[in-house]
Amino acid sequence: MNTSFAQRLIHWQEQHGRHDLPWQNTRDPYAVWLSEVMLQQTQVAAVIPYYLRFRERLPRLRDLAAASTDEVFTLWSGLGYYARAKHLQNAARLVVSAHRGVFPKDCGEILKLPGIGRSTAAAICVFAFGQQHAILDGNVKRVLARHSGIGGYPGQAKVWRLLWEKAEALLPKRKIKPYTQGLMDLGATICRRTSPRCAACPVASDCFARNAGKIAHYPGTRPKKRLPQKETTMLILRHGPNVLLERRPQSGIWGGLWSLPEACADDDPVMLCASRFGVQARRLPALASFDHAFTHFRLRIHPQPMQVARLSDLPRRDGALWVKLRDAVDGALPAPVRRLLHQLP
DNA sequence: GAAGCGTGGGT
DNA sequence: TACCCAAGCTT
Repeated sequence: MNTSFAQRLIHWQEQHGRHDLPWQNTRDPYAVWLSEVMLQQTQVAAVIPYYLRFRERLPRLRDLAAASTDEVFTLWSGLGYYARAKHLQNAARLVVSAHRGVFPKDCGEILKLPGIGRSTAAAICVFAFGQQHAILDGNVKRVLARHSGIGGYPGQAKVWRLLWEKAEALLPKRKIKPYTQGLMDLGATICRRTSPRCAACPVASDCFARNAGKIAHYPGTRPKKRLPQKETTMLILRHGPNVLLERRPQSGIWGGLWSLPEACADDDPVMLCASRFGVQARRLPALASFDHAFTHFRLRIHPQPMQVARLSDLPRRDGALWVKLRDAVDGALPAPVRRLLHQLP
């Protein structure tokens, strides 16, 4: 007779799980919260350097609340899903104003904070406070879908509800931290999306998908969609060591970040520089176009360098700024814009 | 319920 | 190459 799912998982985690990630071995809710938000839709390896830099620069919740939006965006630049950074800081300011700077312990209160949903709230409650709550991230969905034989795409409400029910039902009464960490570790290192290592899995003996020989059928895959193709020209206005950056609108892609001015295919770059920024510019040889893929569309970027003749009329447009190229690449830029600026002489 | 929101790694 | 999707949440 097998011991329980939870017991086997806990034992495996203690022997083979991850114990030295930068946000482990702490009960500081700020550290746990920051890591959980960074890890939303983002893999561990990508998060680690961002997390370390963020903690170094803004070590406490009050530092985050007091920081400028630009500094937070700069620390987040390259990590993606930038609304996370905005919500994170808004939540920090809320904790300061409404909770005297003390991160709430009640899961219902945590859930009210911006950028924190059901699974993130539960993870904070587990790792910071040792409370009994179920999480359901991509790893857990995959593990439970296979082990319990829950078919269908987890994005479907019915499948999602079944997975949550299973996650709640399997919770152990003790050792909630290694159990929760074990679910994620198992999903990340053993019960992988492709080529799972079932021989090393502590719960393989009663895994429905494995015993049915249908591992690849679980979890169900996302319905396919055609990605829209978009196009933009990015103007690289240069004057001496300076380049012109524009702040993007708060909503939409790259919301709140600094980026290059954009033009449509039928805009004349020279005219646009004059009308939008009040500068005389001439076209330099175009750089090679390249593609940037988002989750929901594909963007073809045409970089167009422009030589600005005089700075006599600096752009006084709101949200436009001359920055030294050397400094610009350290700012709050979208990843492809940073790469592009890095390549400039 | 569905769409919007980044980036990089794996295959 | 092209496609999948990862420690999801908000609107």
